[in-house]
Amino acid sequence: MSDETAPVATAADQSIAATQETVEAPSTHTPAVIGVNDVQEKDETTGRKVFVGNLSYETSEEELREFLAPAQGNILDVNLPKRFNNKPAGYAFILYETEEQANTAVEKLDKQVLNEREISVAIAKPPAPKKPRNKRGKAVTTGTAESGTTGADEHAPVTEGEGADGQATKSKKKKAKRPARRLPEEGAEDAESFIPGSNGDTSAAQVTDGSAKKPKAKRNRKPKSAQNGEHSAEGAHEARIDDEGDAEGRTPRSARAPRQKTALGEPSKTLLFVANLPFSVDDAALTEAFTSLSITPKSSKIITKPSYHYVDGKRERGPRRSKGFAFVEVDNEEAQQLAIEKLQGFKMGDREITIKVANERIQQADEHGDEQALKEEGEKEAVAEEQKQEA
DNA sequence: GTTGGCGGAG
Repeated sequence: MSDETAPVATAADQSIAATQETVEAPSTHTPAVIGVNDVQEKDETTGRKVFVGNLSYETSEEELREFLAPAQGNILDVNLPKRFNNKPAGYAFILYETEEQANTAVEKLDKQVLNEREISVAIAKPPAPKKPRNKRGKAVTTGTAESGTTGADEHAPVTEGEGADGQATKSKKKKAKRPARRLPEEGAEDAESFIPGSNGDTSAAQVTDGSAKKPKAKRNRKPKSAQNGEHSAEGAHEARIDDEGDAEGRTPRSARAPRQKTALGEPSKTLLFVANLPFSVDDAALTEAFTSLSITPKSSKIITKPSYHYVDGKRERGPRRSKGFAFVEVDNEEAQQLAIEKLQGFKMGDREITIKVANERIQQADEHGDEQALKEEGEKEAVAEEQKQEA
């Protein structure tokens, strides 16, 4: 659409492009600007992607493209993310063909005005490794390097000229929001009491008799150190000290079971993971989808979660709601493969389901161990009931 | 009101 607004590859442009091609020296800037520990590989598009912020909510893609036009880059993609409400997020990502073009855009367009707003244009940060959060919104330690080193900001040394004007800092009202509840200053050392070079086993032991230290730490559950051997192999590493966690007086995450990252087991030969289901689909409907294609599941299980609503300020449990995905068991590997072929993209309601080989469930823990684990989620009641119901 | 998505794992 809007061919007329397109950058129009004029002869001039092309020559420019050509020039760039030859001149293009991707190695110009040292790639190693990133923080030392920053393990993450940069995405292929990093450096060519431009973040455009402070957009008016009314700004359309078309307007945005016009705004970008003066910088003349070859835009491969424009993305205007939205928020939950479907409201524009107020920023955009522009993918340019080359870093050169991206840098040019930043130089020429940053701080320009669009729809009466001063737009900020910058090289987009590499996608933040988003920490999976559990239901209560607590960030879960994934063992990823995390943002920390991201501080190696401005990996994009602007081409040249006055580009390095470092106008980045615009006086914000707040200088910096202080970390909500980090360890108190002394806390740094305080933390060390947890740090026991190893996993906190020591701390657990000590606290047992040492008592006094942390009256608050009611329960120190012993870290069932990586019992889930399988997945510990891939991710868990060693436990790391995780601030925030103990700031609350609770067991530091470093001492908790590495259960978080959703440990996944081996690929199953009979189990299927089905996602993107409409929330309205239930077990029966899912089963039927399979049977309609001549595959008879041994079982179909939509994964659900409890829903809650509030009455008089009190939380009450409502019917369980689908989480939008399911596990379906079939007879054998053939059936499994067949199902994937036949049902991939199968339309249910208004969605096309995705289906793939499921990973074998990793057993939570031994004996009643998982009871403990669940308790951490603060959902044990719900789960308990669930079990009752389903028994 | 300033850094997404392509999800999700009982």
